Amino acid sequence: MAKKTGEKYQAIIDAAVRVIARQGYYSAQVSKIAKEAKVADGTIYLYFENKDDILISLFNEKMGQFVETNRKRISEATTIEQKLYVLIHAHLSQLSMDQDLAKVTQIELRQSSPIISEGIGNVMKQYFHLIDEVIVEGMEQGVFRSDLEVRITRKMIFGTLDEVTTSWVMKQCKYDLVSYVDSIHNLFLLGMKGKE
Amino acid sequence: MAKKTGEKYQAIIDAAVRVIARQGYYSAQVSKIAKEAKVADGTIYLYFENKDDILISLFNEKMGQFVETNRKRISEATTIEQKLYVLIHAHLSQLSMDQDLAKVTQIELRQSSPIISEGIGNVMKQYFHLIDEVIVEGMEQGVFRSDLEVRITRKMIFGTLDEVTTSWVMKQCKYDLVSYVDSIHNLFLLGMKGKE
Amino acid sequence: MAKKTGEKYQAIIDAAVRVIARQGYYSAQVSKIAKEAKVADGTIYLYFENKDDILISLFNEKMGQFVETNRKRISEATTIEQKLYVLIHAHLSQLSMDQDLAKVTQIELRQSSPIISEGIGNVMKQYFHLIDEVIVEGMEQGVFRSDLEVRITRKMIFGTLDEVTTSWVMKQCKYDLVSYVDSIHNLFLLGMKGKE
Amino acid sequence: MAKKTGEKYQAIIDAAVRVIARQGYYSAQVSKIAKEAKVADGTIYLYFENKDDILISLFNEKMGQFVETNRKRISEATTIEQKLYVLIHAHLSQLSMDQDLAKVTQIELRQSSPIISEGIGNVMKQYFHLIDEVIVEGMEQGVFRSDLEVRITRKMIFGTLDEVTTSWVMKQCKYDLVSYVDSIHNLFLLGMKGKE
DNA sequence: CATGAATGAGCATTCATTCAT
DNA sequence: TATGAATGAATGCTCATTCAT
Repeated sequence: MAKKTGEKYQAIIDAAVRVIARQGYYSAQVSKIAKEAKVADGTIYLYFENKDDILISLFNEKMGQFVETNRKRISEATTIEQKLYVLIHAHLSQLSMDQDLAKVTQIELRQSSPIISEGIGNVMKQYFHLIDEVIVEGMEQGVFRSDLEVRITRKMIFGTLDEVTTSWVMKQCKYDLVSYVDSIHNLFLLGMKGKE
Repeated sequence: MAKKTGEKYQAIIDAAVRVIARQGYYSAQVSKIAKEAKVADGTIYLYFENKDDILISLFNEKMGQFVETNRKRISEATTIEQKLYVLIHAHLSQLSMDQDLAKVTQIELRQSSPIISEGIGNVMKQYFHLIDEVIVEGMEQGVFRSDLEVRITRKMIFGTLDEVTTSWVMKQCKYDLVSYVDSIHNLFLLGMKGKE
Repeated sequence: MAKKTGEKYQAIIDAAVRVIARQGYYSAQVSKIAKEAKVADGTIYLYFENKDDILISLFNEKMGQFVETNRKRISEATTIEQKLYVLIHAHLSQLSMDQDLAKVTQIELRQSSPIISEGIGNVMKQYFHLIDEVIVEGMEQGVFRSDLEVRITRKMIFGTLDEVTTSWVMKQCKYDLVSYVDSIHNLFLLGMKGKE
Repeated sequence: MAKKTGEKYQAIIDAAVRVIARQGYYSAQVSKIAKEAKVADGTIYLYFENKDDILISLFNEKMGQFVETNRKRISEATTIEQKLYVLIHAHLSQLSMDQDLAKVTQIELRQSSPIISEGIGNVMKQYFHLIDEVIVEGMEQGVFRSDLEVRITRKMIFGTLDEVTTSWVMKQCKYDLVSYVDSIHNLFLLGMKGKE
C-alpha cells in the first residue's frame, strides 16, 4: 500500500530527520513532519504505514547508505590495519557530517517499541557482520590474536564508537569527533594484536 | 513538595521499573504504575513531580546504588588488574541480576527529553569518574600505558560494557552475561597495558 | 491557527451558549459542547484555542451583534428622548429574546479569569461608548442637565439595565422584561433632565 | 455537623476572602485556604460542609455585617435625603475599605451554581428590603414622587451602586470610590423627587 | 496522486473530600 | 477537636489516522 520511492518519499524522510532531531520522536508530530516536507498530512500515509514506519524507513534508508559507504571504503583499504582504521574513520566522519541524523540514530532510535527494534534489526545485523568480517580477516592473516572472540571484540568496537558518538551528541556536537580516530585505532590494535 | 522517601516512594519506584520494562516509558500510563504499586493515582503525585520525575528518580535511586556498590567492590580489590576485573564484573553482574532494571536503563533511559538527560547526568558523571579513577591509578602504577587518553579509554570501557548489556537485553537476556567478563577483561588489559 | 469562521464555528458557539446556560461555565465540559454541536471533541480545537476562548469568542460574537443592533436602532431615532428610550428598549428586548444568551452574559461572564476579562473588555468599551454618546448628545442639545457627569450617568444607566436583567434571569425569566422600559425611561429622564 | 462559630471558623473565612480575592473561586484550592488560615486541610470540614459552603458562609457572614451596618447608619439619619445619602455612602465606603471582600462580592459571587445563589439569596433580600424601606418612606413623606415604582427604583439604586463598585474593582481599585457619593446622590434625588 | 478538515481514543494531572490516628 | 496522607473521579487537550473531495 505504501509506496516507498519517489521524490516526496525522500522529502518526507529528510524532513523527519530534521524534525525528530529537533523535537525528539514522541514530540515530533506527523503534521509537523508533513509541513517541513511541504506535503499534506494525508500524503505521509501514501508513503508510510504509520508514524513508526517513518522512523524505521528513515533508519533503514540512512543506515543502509551508511553501511554501504563504510563497506565500500573498507574494501578499498589494503592492509588489515588500514581496514580497521577506515572502519573507525568512516563511522565517525559520516555521523559527524550529518548531526541531525546522528542525533536521531544515537538517541531517538534507542527506544523500545518492539516494532521499531524489529524493523531496525536487519540493517544493524549487516553492519555488525561488516565489522565481524574485518575482525575475522585480521585473525586469518595472523595480524590479530587467534584467540579473539569475534562477537565480544565486535561489541567492543561498535560499543566504543557508539559511546564516543553518543557522548559527542549529548555535548551538542561541540568538538571534532574525527580527531578521536587515531587514538581509538591505536587502542583497538593493541587489544586485538597478538603480543610479540 | 514531593516527598522523596518512605515505603510508598520505594513501592512506586519498583512498580515503575516493572511497568516501564514491560511497556516502555511512553506506553507506561501513570495509572498503571499506581495500580502496580497498589496506590491511588493521586498518591504518585505526593512523591513525584510528574511522570518524568518518576523516571529520573528511579534512575538516580537505582543507578546511585549501582555506582556505590561498584565503587565499594572496586575499593576492596588490591591490584589494578583486579580492580578492572571487578569493575567489569560488578557492572555486568549487577545488571544481569535485575533484568527489568537493565531493560529500563539500557533502553528507556536513552531518550532525548532534555529534562530527563539533565536529571540523569549527575549520577552518570559519578560513574564515569569512577572508571576514570581506575584508569588513572593504573597509569600511575605503570601498569597501563602512560600515553592512554583517559576519556577515550573510559568511553571504550563504558561503551563496551554498555553495548554488551544492551545487546543482551535486546536478545531477551537469554544467555549468561557474566560469562563475558574474562574475555572483556583480557581485551581491555591488552589494549591498555604497555607493550613490552 | 484557530479558524474563526464557518458553519461549524457558529454551531459550536450556539451549542456553547445552550450548554453553558444550562450547566454554568465550569461545569460545561468541552465534550458536552461538542456533542451538542454535533461535532467531534477535537474539532472544537480547530476553531478555538481552548475552553476560555470559546467563552470569549461567544461573547464577542454575540455582544458585537448586540452593540451593533443597538447602535443602529438608536441612530434611527430622532429626538434625544427617543434615543434614550430606544437604548433601554433595545437592551432589554434583545436579551429577553435570547434567554440562554442572557443567562450567559449576566451570570457566567462575570467571572474573574483575567484572560476572560481582557478578551471581553473591548466590546464592552464600545457599548459604554455608545451610551456615552447619547448622554453627551443630550447635554449638547440642552435636553439633559449640563452638569451631568457622563461616566457616572452611564454607570447608572448600564448598572440599572444590567441589574434589571440579572434579577430577571435569577428569577428564571418568569415575567416580561420589556414591560419595564417605560418606567426606567421615565426615571432616567427625570434624573438627567435639567430642573425647570 | 459543621460548627459555624469559633476562632478557627473566623480565621478560615478571612483566609478564604484573601485567597479567593487573589485567585478567584475556582482556582482557590481548599488546601490553600487551609494554609492561609494556618489550619489543616481536614479542619476546614469541621466548620464547613464543603467548598461551596465556605463561599456561602463567607458571603452571609460578611454581607450580614454589611447590611447591619448600613441599616444602623441609615436609621441614625433624620431626613429622607440624608438617609438616601447615607445608604449610598455606606455602600461605597464599606466596600472601598475592604478591597478583597469587594473583589469577592463583585466578581466571584456572580457565579451561577444554583446552590450558591440560593445560599446567598436571603441576605440579599434583606438588603433589597432595606433599600425599599427608604424609597417607601420617602414616598410616604411626599419627598419622592408618588408614582415611583419601588422595585424598579430599587434596582436603579442597587444596580448603579453595584456597577460603580464593579467598575472600580475591575480597574484595580485605583481611584477613590467614595468621591462618587455626591454625584450619585444628586442623580438619584432628581430622578426620584417629584417635579415642582 | 494529493489534500487537509474532521475524528475520537487516550492520558497526565488536579483537588475536594475522607478517615485513621 | 485536629491532623494531613491518601484517595480516585473527573476533564481539557493532543495528535495519529482517515476519507470525501
